[in-house]
Amino acid sequence: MEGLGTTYTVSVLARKFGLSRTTLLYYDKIGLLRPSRRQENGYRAYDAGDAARLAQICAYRRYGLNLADIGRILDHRGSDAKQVLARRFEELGVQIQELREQQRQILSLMGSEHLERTDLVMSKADWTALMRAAGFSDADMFAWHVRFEHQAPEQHLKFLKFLCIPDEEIHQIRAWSAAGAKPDG
Amino acid sequence: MEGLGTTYTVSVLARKFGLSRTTLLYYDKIGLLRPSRRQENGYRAYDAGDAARLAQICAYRRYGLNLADIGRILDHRGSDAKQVLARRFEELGVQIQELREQQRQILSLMGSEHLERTDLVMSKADWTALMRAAGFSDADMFAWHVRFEHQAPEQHLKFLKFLCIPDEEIHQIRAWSAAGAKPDG
DNA sequence: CATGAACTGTGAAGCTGTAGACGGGTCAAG
DNA sequence: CTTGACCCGTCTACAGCTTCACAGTTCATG
Repeated sequence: MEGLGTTYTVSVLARKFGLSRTTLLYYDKIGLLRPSRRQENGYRAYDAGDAARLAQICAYRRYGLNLADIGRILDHRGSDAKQVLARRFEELGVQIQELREQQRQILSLMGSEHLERTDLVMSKADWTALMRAAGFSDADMFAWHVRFEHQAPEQHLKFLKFLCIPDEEIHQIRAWSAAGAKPDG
Repeated sequence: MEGLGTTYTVSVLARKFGLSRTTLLYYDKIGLLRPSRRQENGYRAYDAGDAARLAQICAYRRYGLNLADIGRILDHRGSDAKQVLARRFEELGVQIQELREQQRQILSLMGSEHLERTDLVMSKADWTALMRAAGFSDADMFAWHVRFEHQAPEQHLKFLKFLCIPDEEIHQIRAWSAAGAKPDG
């Protein structure tokens, strides 16, 4: 206030955004967020504009963008936000797949008996129980898989991974889904 | 070879396991995998035992364990593999949630129009179309959500996030699912 | 005016797991 | 003996901070 606008010191601004002081010092060092002014004693003086920029930075961080990308977007240095976010979105898809893969690996190693009552994953058994309770017969579920596989194979795969089904079994399910016929047994 | 058993140099062993030479050098430095012998010229000489240990390391890495944990497990320093893997499993669940959250944030910011035909996520519309095609009426889906919410609320939440539904909508769906009655409109 | 707490500044190092550069050794071909 | 293609070990860099060390400042209290 006081006519010249609000200013913040590092720690105050950091607290305002739930960051640590050193994080802001780091942002300063790499040029992502420089305080527009310094006090006579050399202390950093951030103004409302700086705070607004920091708000943007935090927002983009929430999407998981790295600081370099954020810098490019904010300074309009050839990077368009939409394009960067779209790229990040795809990256996230890949990462999620990887982590889920690790989860399934662990699961298939330990078997669910050792992960006592995890509640963390939806298992195939849980899912089919739910569907059966909703009136789905085995035949219905089969038809549903077939349709799913034909309509959106990628998403079918994702869904099966979501259920933490082992690779081989996923492969089998997709195979008979694609063929439209379940093998004997 | 020559009767004293097979030995490998760094690069050879690295290639054998699809790792880079520097990775093995790093493992040596942190004490995770020390070659049991050195040649006269100072070159690292890994034997079959070392290779076996490396195989274990790679296996654990596939589950996403960090090197410190792997070291503790292999050297039996108070860490039991099952317990560490279980911990890692939960960690993975949290991380996946976070990444998916980022994905949903991006999606809700950009709207699906900008992510042209991504195929990367299953949308609510895709899902309901599939269920309708399988003979589910709106009322059936409603009942299904109610059952899901009561039977496994955590997993219901996960599933809704899997469909990349915005937070507020998830909240609403869960609210009426829990209540067992859909509000007007 | 001295003391201390609580702030500020700078700089350097550490973390994880890996990639790459650098200079030097090894070995066969010419 | 030299050239070239490899190999080796060591050192440095990356992200995105955090932690540490050390010094100067501000302000309230005694």
